[in-house]
Amino acid sequence: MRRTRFDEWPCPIARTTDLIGDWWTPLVMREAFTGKRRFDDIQASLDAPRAVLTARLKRLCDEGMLERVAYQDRPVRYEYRLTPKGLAFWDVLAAMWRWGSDWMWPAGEEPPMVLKDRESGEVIRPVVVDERTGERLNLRTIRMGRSPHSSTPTTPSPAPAPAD
Amino acid sequence: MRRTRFDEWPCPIARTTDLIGDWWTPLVMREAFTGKRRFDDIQASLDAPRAVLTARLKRLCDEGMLERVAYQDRPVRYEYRLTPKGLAFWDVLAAMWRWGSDWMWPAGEEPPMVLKDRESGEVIRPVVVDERTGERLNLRTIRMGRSPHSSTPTTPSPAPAPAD
DNA sequence: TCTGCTAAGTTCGCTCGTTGAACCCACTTC
DNA sequence: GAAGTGGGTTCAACGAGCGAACTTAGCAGA
Repeated sequence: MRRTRFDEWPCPIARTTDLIGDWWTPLVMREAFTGKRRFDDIQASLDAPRAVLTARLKRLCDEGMLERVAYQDRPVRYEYRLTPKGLAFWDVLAAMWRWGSDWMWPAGEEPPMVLKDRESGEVIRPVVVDERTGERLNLRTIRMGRSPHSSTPTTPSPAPAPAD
Repeated sequence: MRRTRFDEWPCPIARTTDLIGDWWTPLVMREAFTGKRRFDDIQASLDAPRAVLTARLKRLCDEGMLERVAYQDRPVRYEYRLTPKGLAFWDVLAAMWRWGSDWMWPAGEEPPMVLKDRESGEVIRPVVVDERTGERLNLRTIRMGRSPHSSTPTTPSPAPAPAD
């Protein structure tokens, strides 16, 4: 009776949920983006249980979001580096940042942290737009549908039985 | 020894993680966006355990993302409707959709689902941009920093002891 | 009246995942 | 030779997720 897995479901949200539904995982990625690369640094700054952090880093490596690289021998020590897939994940964190900033503080309070441009000092507010038009997504007309290229018979939810 | 809570941490990513780190929650929101409002519809289309779904819907209502509304009396039956906060959450799902589409299928395969405009039929590809410039976020210069307006002494991680 | 159906849950016993604390090991430095 | 460092592993306790069965209030048909 383990936790239901979503990582083979035909929906991109489901597969992403499977990843970030692991407790601590988005925060581990956040630390990676702030430049932390070493086990003890990440562990100390999050105060996460060491065993959990080990499991999360392993999963993120298996997924190809981080890479475990030896930065010295004798004794061998490893650090974790963002791969292109990991770097691309910043967009998801940015959307979470924006929504969290807008909605997760009680009225009258503001989040004590912002995103800034290091050079100009400007506050950066991420938004999600349609790549083609540059406009915000229109919830009234957007729809989730079958890809024109895919012929896989599919519903958004339970995975079709995995190939045997 | 319950799961470490992030919902009082001073970081927007942490608070959002606390919410969507609950297994099934983003998928419940996805169903809400496809127009599903009733317990049994959501349950059937996700095939989620009923007890878990009850807990998730309760949390989402407590957070103000869904609203539980009676749609008939005798017998009284409830449905769940997206609130403005819930509607705004679409941006997070869209970012997950895009990243999942780009990175969670093996090379050569493509996700069987896409986002489309209902009217034009165009495929929609969400991107995260800087609201001010309309350009994609530049990872090399972006920084997480203290808000200019906030004087709360703060690190991104462990919450300051909650006010007593 | 009796049976069955519907919608929206609740209950229960079973596992699995998370937690905190302690321990481990290969080196290096004092 | 004692202590420190970095990157883990081990363990018991407990909470969360699982599937299946049960509940409750009303309606509909025989």
